[in-house]
Amino acid sequence: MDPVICTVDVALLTLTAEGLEVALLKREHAPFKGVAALPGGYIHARTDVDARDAARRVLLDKTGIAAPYLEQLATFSGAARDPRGWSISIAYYALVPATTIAQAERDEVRLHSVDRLPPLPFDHGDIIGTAVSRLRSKSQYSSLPCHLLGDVFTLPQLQRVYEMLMGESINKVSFRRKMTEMDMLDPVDGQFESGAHRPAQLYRLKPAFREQLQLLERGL
Amino acid sequence: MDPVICTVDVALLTLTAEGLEVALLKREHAPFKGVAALPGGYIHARTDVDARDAARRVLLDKTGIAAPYLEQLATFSGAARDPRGWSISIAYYALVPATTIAQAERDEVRLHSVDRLPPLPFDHGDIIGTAVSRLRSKSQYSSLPCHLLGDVFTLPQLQRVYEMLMGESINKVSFRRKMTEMDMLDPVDGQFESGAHRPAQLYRLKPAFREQLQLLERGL
DNA sequence: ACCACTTAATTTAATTTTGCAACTAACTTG
DNA sequence: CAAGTTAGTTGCAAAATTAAATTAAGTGGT
Repeated sequence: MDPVICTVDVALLTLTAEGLEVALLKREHAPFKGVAALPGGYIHARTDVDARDAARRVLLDKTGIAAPYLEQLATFSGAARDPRGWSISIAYYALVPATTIAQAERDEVRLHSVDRLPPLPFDHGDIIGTAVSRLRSKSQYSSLPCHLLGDVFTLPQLQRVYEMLMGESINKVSFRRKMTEMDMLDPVDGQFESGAHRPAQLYRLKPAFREQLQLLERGL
Repeated sequence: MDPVICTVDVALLTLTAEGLEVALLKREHAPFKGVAALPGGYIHARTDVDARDAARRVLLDKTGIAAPYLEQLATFSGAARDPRGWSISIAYYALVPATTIAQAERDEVRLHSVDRLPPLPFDHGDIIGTAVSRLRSKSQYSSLPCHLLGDVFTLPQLQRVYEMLMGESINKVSFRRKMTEMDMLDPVDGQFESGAHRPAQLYRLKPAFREQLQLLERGL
């Protein structure tokens, strides 16, 4: 049984005015010390229940962010990806509203547009690319984009999120029909949004879909 | 860096008259010696290029089947899944036509309906469940089911495969329109199928889609 | 040779889904 | 209170999907 380096990496994604961004941190140790990279680390078999638990721990330790939407992405492995030897990275992706990263108040955490990434160590570029593809793909037919918004949000806000992810504008009526069909939102009554115009109804993701995605039969 | 047991497991799926079936083998070594389980084994860091390479090797060694459609499924991990200690299984799923398993002539390889599985070691039940869900899900909007048929096949055969996977009958006209839209089949001309009725046109999957899936914009 | 039967494939018509445009509603600001 | 802006709804046309009917191509029995 040959020794294998076992790690987890997390692509923490968020949506800002700049578009889709990923959180990177300067590495504290060799190899690639000082280079911006995904938050990641060794699996601690003594304390981690499983890889998901390790990913959650690493994300909390390195970014101060707890319990966002976290899903396994894929496992990257091989002899060539790490100079220390044959290694495995079980990669996860996490989605948070941009405000969560600001509230974490960790200056080490820097957001980078996924379209303008610095040179990255290991195969972190591939991991981010895979995470972005997965997010964009699942946005076509699921409730996933909700996790990029805060606790409550309006339908026009949600539509803008879907549009940014899919890269195309969606018909307002169709969008609303689909959201009704998905049946994943609870109206938060009595509350509205401010501005010099008609306020919009606020909604909250139904509790059943905080961890589990709701899928759409025929896409947006 | 705590030691972690690194393995790969392969859910080899095929479609027979009985429905969707998975290949199981009696384990040769402890733990669970003699119990039917998925083909799997340790990663050989000395010789395997990456986990996919390990999965291909394990599948060939244990079942005699080479180079089918093989895709990473998910990684199963944790302290509880293997009595030997904290372990990882990078699980893959493979699709082959039923004939390929017959031709392999390995009596150890036994097909089991995915709906009537024997008690399984480790979390192999979860792995198979995840593989079946993934196959059924991707069958809704991709060329994946083609890999359950042989080199050449007719559209009615392919439609029956899609219908068995999705568990519902599909409108013939819609199905043909979608297949045209996918643009993944080459007609094999001059050849037809026999029987006491009108023979059907034979097709072959275009070479570009033997490894890569073709996706459908809005599902079947 | 021709008729009954079976499955393949296409055509036509009915139904459902989607997308646009116009409309109403609710707010702020001058 | 009029003008401007965004939210949300309604009605209808266009497009896509499904169902039904029709045509095509074979086998086998009489």
